[in-house]
Amino acid sequence: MNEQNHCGILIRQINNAFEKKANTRLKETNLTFSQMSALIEILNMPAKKTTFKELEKRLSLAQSTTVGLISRLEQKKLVHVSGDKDDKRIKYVEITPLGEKFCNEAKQEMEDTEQKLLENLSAGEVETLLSLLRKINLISKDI
Amino acid sequence: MNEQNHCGILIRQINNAFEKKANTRLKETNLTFSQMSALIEILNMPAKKTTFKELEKRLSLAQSTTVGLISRLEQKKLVHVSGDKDDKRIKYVEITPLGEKFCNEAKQEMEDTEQKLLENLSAGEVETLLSLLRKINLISKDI
DNA sequence: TTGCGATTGATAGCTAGCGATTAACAAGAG
DNA sequence: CTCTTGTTAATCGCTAGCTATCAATCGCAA
Repeated sequence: MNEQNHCGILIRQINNAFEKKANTRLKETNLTFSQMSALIEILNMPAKKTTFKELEKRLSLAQSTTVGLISRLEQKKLVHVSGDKDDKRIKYVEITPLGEKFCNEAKQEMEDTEQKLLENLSAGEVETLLSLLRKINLISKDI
Repeated sequence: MNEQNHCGILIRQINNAFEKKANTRLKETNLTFSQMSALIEILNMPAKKTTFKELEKRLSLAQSTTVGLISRLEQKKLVHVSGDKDDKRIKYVEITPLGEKFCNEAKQEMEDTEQKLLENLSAGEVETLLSLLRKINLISKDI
C-alpha cells in the first residue's frame, strides 16, 4: 500500500515510531530515549566523562540542543557538570553512579523494543542493516 | 571510533543529521522536511485528498501532532481543510495547487540531500537498504 | 428512545530539536 | 600588549513530537 521510496522519509517514520514506543516503555525509568542515548554515549567515553562539544558531535545534535539535554539530566542528578581550570570555555559532563544505574535499566527496555522492531528480519539481514546504517551514519555527519 | 550497535540509536542519529541538512536546503522553499513529507503523502492519495486520521496513520504521527502540522500548512495556503457533511467528526485535508508547486520544488532539494547521504553505497547496497527499511517500517507501526 | 462505548478532533503542557544571536574566552599576528 | 579570529557555551523563539484530557459525534444495543 504505502510504497515509500524516499530513504529520508522512511528513516524519519521508523524513527518516530520507534522513539514513541521506546519512550512509552522507558516512562517508568524516568528517562527519555534521547536522554538515555546521551548517557550511553557518556558511558562509552574513558572515565565516563566528556566535553559538551564532544557529546554534541557524537550525538549529531545542535549545540543549543545539547545544552538543554544536559541541563535536564543534571536536574535529575544523573550527570555532573564541571568547568576546565585552564580553558574556561570548556565544560565537562560526567555520569553519576545514579545515572549509570538508571541507564542500565533503561538500556534493557530499549533493547527489548529493538528486538521487536527487527523480529521479522533474519540474523543475516540484521547484520546487513546495521552495517549499512553505520556506513551512512559516518557520512551523515558531514553531508 | 564510534562503534554504535544499537539500531534505534543509529537510526535516530542518521535522522537528526539528515533532517538538519534537509531543512537547511529547504529553507528557501518555505517548507520544513516534516511539512514536505505530509504534502508528499497527500499527493499520493487519490484526489490528492485524505482525512486527518488517515494522514496520521500514514505518517506514524500522534493525533495531536497531525493537527498542528496541518494547521501550519493551512496558514501557508498549501492545503485546504473541510468537513464531512454526513459524519461531522471527520475532517479532510486537500493539497492546493500552490502546495503542489511548493512540494515539487522541495522534493528536488530533498532528493539531492538523499543522494549525498547514500553516495558511498553501491546501487545494490542502496536497494538492500531500502528494502530492509521498508520491511521494518511496516512492523514499526505496531510494535 | 435513551444511553453507552468507540471514534475523531482540539487543547494544554511538556521534551526535543533547530537557527540566530550574544558573550566569554583563547590564541596567534603584528 | 593589542587586535582579530576562532571556539565554546548560553539564550531566545520557533517547529515538531508526545501524552493526557476534554468535547463532539456516531452507532448500536437495550
